[in-house]
Amino acid sequence: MTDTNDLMTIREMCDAFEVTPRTLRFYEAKELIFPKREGTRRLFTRRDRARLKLILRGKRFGISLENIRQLLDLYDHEGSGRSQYLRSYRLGQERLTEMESQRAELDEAIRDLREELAKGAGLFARYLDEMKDKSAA
Amino acid sequence: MTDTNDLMTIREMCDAFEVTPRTLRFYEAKELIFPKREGTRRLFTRRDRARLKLILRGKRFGISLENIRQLLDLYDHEGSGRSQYLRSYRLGQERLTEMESQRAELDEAIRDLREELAKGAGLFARYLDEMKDKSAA
DNA sequence: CGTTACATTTACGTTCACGTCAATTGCTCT
DNA sequence: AGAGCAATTGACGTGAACGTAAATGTAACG
Repeated sequence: MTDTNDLMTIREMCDAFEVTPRTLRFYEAKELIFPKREGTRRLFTRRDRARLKLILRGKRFGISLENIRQLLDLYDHEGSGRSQYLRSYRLGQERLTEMESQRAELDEAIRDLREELAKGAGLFARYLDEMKDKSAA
Repeated sequence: MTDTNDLMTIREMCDAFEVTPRTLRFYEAKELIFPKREGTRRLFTRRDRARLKLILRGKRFGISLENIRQLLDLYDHEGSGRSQYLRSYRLGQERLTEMESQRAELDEAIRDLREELAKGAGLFARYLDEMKDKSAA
């Protein structure tokens, strides 16, 4: 039903996600994604795209690929046993609290940075005043 | 006035920030911190501690040490010229918008993860019901 | 059917952020 | 003075996450 040309080539993937072919092959080798094959060529499915999106998101937060791999099992547990899923569920819970504390830290960092920039803006204002005085003289 | 034993040894620093001596020496080599010397030994100042705090915070968000080094100039521009400061000011602005968008992504990631965990909880509930049926049989 | 244009595999290279080990050096305690 | 213990420097090692080069395959085009 929702056909949208479900399969994408490696180049289409690279353009869509701004990664290199090497990266996609590397992720496949690490079992983070599982493209099908048309002969020797890779064909990436909707599932691969969903996983890749999560992978790149995780990377932005400094999560290692290995940890990301384990987290992916939470979102997408094709053919993984119940106990496997239970493990990844717990892991997901832990990761959630970590992310929440990271969010708190990020908020603090943003507040601090805003403050510093405000101070800096004050400095510039004074510099500009000095400049005006000079050009007026 | 605010004496609080301003200088700390490398061991005190390691204990306080949960890093290894190697890390502190590495950061010094990379010019992220500038401990004084008592003979050959390092003595870390209040300034070093402030910088180290920011360094570790930055690392949590996946910022590279080199980028962190440049950002530090914004918070602490000892003996750096005006144009240097202007550069780091702009850099700080850019970083702020990046952090804000990172925050948005993080919020989304947290929402998604919560949702997945909720789904998982539903699954477990059903499993538990099955277990109950079995033990009842 | 030859050449152009990608894709694949294999394997070695690279950068970052430290770890680890060895060889001093410098107190400090007895 | 000698023994012990922490700190320092220098050098090499390591794991993660790819980059890069070489050889090979294959699909399409004129």
